[in-house]
Amino acid sequence: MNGAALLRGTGISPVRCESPLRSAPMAARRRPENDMSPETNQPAPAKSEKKKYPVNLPRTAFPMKANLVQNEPASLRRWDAMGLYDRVQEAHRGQEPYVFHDGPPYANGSIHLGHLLNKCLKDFVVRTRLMMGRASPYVPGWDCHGLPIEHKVMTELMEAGKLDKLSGLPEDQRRMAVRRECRKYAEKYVRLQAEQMKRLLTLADYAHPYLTMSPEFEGATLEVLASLMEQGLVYRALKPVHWSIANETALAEAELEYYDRQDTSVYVDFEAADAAAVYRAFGLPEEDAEHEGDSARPTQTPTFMIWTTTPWTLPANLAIAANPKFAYALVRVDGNVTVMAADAVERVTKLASSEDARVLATTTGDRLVGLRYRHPFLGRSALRADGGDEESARRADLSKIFTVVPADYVTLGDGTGLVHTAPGHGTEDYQTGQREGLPIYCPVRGNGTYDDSVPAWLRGLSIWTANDLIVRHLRESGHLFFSHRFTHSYPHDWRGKSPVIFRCTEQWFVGVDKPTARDRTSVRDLALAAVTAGRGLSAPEAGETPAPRDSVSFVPEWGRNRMRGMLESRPDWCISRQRAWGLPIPAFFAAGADGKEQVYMTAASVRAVARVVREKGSDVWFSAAPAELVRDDPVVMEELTGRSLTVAALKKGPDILDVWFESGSTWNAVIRERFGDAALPTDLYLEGSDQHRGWFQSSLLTSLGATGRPPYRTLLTHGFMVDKDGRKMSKSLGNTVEVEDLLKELGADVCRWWVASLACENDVKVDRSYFTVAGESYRKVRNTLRFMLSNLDDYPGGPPLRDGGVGSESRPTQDTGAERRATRIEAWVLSEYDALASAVVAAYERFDFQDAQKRLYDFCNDTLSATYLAAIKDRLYCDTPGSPRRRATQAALWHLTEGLCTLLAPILPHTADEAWRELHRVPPTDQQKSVHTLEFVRALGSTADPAWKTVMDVRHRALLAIERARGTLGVENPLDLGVRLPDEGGVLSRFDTTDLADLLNVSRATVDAARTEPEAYDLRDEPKCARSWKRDGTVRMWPGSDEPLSARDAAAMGLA
RNA sequence: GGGCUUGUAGCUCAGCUGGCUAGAGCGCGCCCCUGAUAAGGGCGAGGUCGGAGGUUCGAGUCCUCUCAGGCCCA
Repeated sequence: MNGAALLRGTGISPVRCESPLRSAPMAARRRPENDMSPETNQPAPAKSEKKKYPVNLPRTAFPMKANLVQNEPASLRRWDAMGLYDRVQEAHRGQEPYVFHDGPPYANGSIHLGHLLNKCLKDFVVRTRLMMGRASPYVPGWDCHGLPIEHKVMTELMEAGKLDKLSGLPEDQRRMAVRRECRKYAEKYVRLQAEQMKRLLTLADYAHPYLTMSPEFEGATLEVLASLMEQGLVYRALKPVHWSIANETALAEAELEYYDRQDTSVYVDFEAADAAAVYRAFGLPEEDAEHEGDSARPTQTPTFMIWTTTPWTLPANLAIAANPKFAYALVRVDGNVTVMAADAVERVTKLASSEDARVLATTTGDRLVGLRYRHPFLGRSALRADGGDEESARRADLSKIFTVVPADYVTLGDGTGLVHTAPGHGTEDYQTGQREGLPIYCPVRGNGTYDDSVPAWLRGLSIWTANDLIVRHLRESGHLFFSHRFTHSYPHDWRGKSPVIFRCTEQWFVGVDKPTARDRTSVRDLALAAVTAGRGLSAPEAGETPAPRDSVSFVPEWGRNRMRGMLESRPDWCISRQRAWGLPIPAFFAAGADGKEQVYMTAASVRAVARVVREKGSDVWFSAAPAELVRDDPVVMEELTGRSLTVAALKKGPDILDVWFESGSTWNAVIRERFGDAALPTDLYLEGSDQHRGWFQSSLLTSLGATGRPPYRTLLTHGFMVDKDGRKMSKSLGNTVEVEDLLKELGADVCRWWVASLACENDVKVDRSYFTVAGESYRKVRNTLRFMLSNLDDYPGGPPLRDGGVGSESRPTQDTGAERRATRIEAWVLSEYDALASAVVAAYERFDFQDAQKRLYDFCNDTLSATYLAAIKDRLYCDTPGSPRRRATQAALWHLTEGLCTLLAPILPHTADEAWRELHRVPPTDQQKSVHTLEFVRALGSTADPAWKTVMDVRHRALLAIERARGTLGVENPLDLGVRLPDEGGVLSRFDTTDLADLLNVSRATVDAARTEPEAYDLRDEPKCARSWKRDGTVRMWPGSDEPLSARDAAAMGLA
């Protein structure tokens, strides 16, 4: 005999005893933990005196206390054991797909409130689509590469004193060692986070997640890169980065530490190339050169005064930036005539202790734009065309060199309002240079010395040495207005603590304005078109024409503007990084026939390397020789020959890919790899609103570039977590709430219930107390379910017939007409369910979980608990157990319970399943049955009399009358009252007065056509039924009764 | 500083294209029930809609400015 049979033999059999004399016919069933009924199988003698007339008390094994913290893990194990995710996917195979795509969180740290919100919403989406009858996968993923992990690992290595040992290794080996540590770190947090996310009861393919560091993923990412190369979008160009001279390496912002440093601040006069033009810009008359009146033009050549704290960058100066909106002054000071911002004159001349500074004229910055100047020690010819990279050389507009250019970042806080601009040595300078078409000129080499493009007296010198030299040179040549030593905060290399500089290095870019080979349209234009077209509802109403195939819809709609704004202004995408922990950019370098180093990276070579990476992982880039990496790929061989290169001569490039490129390739590496081309574009990406610039955009750009189509149809965004006062949450402010604590104290269903209650399209206020409130409303729903289950305890097993809950067994008489049935209270509540179900499913459809949750809660709280369940208590407790009316009520309860379980299931996976299994009396040994394999119960198919609306309206007024009567008549218990109701609209008389009385929790209701308002009256003169406590006019003594009973109760007791 | 965005009862939120004595739930207060009981029910008191100005016969709902937040940039 197996365990299940044993259990069955001990009382789990669904046999029902329907003797009206036994108030607890299911006493033989499972012993509930906390039995709601005082009755037991063996009548307790002591109690039997008190309970002469027992009623059908509710009982259930479904406990009031959820004990989620203990019980949810058990549900998880059960779902795991039955392979719920796979089973559900299998069950929906063949249905219309709804492809949701999970964006990868970073594999670092524990999950926080942001993850809670994000993952629960995603789970809601997938579960609701499944239960709507769609095939909806959920492949969870993690972003594994990147600086934060590498930085953390490096710090740990440094603290452990292992870094120096690593530094001694050859570069490839050093990187391999670092990468090994990084991988271990990422794996650890993937495991941790996956457990935490499962604990949130999210239903996803945790057995097969995607990891951006897995070989297949890496290979598929490189294939995206290859596709972009095919389209001609990838190029190499110079870009300034933080550069550590000591380590000859680029540094990220996170690797900088700021220390005070003493430098020389210089104010330098740059001589105007065309004095007349300057004076014209200041509106000075041309003719009066001889008398220098206030409005007269000086005879000498004016200068532009710039300010810098890094004199060593002056050899790279290519322009002066002015703010077009500012006022600029022509100033006579210390015998010179110079230009600076009007608001800077006093400060600057005072600083230099100048006497007799006089403003000759003022003008606005926009009039200075385009004026030329002479560099203090460089001729324009000194700038060779190859001073920059190929890309910027192609774009360069040499006529802009040594001119005044506009820039709105120019401020008046420091300096002169005229900003020395060296595109090779600063981010803003670089951007200005890009915009103005200046070359990106960087005469400083990796070791911090000047190359040969500078004047002879600077060549080969360290920039730190050159600082003083340049100041002296300027002073001697008369260009220096003023200089002084000062101390400021300056970025240093976090490891060597040496000062860093901004220096241009060669980087890889994806050009957003380059025409694609496919159709000559740039990625930017494609993106703008995708984001602009097909504006409209994200969840089209029935009958509405669907949006064009490749347009993206936004939820909420304003995401469209936000995205468009960012796309319009975004610069080319720099996809290379100088780090170890990432996917190598498979570029090869080699000296060509002419001895010049060339870069070799083509679509074919990237694809060749991708094949190897797919097999062996990206570590192979560091461990294998170039020959192994390209494996004699015929196209590669041909290309090499064409360039007079040999495989043997190839050297591997050191850069890795921007992690955004990897996560931006998930549409290919995850969706297309697993589900094929047909799954693209996916239906939905769902992330925080910060991803408009992050993943949403990187995915869009790679997908449009590689395939010409966007990777998603809809973008759903949610806001951020802020504290109860609307401030951002941070550990340092101490206003955070830990997800782990919430799960430990409240359980996942309460957290999910809270998430579902949020208006999360904007910021979400969080406070520990809100979870307590959510817990309370959860309990309300739970208790409602429990009450219904407890009144189904003696209900004959198996789902009742779907006959609107008023099947044959429930009909009081055989000739009950449809109209009569439509006035039944069951008809009302079932049609309320239908309205609820369609509203809830519609809310789910448009991702409005808040609306769904609110409706579900209100239904439980108001429609059921306060109205319907309160009204039917009397018949459930006091009617003969197997009587038609009671069974009809139970049939309705059964359907309501099952329907509610399906509607609640996406939000409360544990509780809904627990209740559903209780409803179906699934024994604990049956691990297979679960509400999560079902679809929504969308309608119970009941038609209610439209006059129910009037009934409920009258009910509300009657309750007010009852409340008044309790005061005026001194009646405390409503059962001591009767109510006379108006025959409102002539419809109330259609209704059963017992139903009406029950809906008011009074003993008796009558409909009086003469009345206009409800009136309550005292019934205390009439006898009270000892069993039902009602005074319904039929109460009297019966043969065999010791106390008065109503006719119904007497019958139920077998006395009438 | 720029783009997008939020600000309605103590709390969380509804209020569509301008027209209501501004709604709901929770909480709170009073009361009932004690056969949903570490439950259930009834009634009630709380906002003039972040602030200022404007358009309009009429504005929480449109416009301008302003204050306080959030995300992303600079």
